[in-house]
Amino acid sequence: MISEKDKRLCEQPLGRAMVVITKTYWGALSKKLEHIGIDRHFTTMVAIDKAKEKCTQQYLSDFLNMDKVSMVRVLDYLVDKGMITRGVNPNDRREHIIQLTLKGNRIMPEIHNGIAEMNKTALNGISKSDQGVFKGFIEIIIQNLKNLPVNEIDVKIKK
Amino acid sequence: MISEKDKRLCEQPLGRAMVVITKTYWGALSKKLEHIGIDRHFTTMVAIDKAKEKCTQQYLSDFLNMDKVSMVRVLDYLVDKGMITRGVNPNDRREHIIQLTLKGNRIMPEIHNGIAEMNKTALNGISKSDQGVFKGFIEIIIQNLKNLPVNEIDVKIKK
DNA sequence: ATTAATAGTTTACATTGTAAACTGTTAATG
DNA sequence: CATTAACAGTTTACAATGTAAACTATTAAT
Repeated sequence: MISEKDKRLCEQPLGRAMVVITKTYWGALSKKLEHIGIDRHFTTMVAIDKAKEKCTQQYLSDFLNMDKVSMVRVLDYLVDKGMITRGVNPNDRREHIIQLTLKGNRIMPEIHNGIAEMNKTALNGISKSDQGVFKGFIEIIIQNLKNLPVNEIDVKIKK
Repeated sequence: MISEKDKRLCEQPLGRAMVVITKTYWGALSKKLEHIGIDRHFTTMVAIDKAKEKCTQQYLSDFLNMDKVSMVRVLDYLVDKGMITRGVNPNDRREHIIQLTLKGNRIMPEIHNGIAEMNKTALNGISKSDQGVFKGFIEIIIQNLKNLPVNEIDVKIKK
């Protein structure tokens, strides 16, 4: 069932397996959702949909760990596809408030379903309680990596 | 310990957590190994170093799931940095055999150590036996995602 | 009133993935 | 043996993405 190549993969850097999962996951989700009118930036759509606070570009950048330049491009794409609007906040005219359009709202169930199905597919064969264990591991790993002194080194080296 | 943002992250698509881990992992490894003369393509170096079979570009592309154009660029980079040589195979002059140079060989221990340390850091706080469990989950997920009919869809849609 | 900080945009550049056309070499076919 | 197909690798072109710097417009701080 598991190929020799996949076995070797598991002997490689942890990050390699993550790359493989990441690319396959998003590639498959993109295919699955192609018909709804966008083929990427689903998490941005979810973030906008689920945003409790005032949804500015800054908020989205922070929430999604994305630099603001990329954020501008992502939102340009979503505006172009007719999924969101960018409105100036009258209370602070520097800010742009991002909101889903009707069209954007209409596809959200499909996005949520697509993601839920992808997660289900990916975790197929792992019991519910083991899935909880797995998510716990993921949380720990993210914390461990966040605590690395990457930024300090960044400042010191500065290319 | 775990921020609100990180908690929300875990409620998002599985792929999102993977993206975060992937980017952080490779960013940190790149920093850690910056002094050895290259700042990426460590897995390619490992693949060349560990290759049991005749190490052609085709072999590496297959092994690392990388298209051959990108492979050319990666190897251009590594040749430029003096880490590998590209030699024509006299038995089949179409093939190029990739080998580590002395310099390339000399940095391999640092790469292996760096990867081992990164893995250790990432998995810090997870017991050895749980690490085995975690790797098992990863294997299952990779298998589950590989079995998705992405390619069939690919053929049907073909943009 | 002036200066600093903030939100967002634009430009420029490097990296990476993908598709198509290409060269050179080997294998398969009649 | 000659022609054709298959293969390994390269080049070109283009789109997506990340990052840095300079920029506009607006608000906050002094």
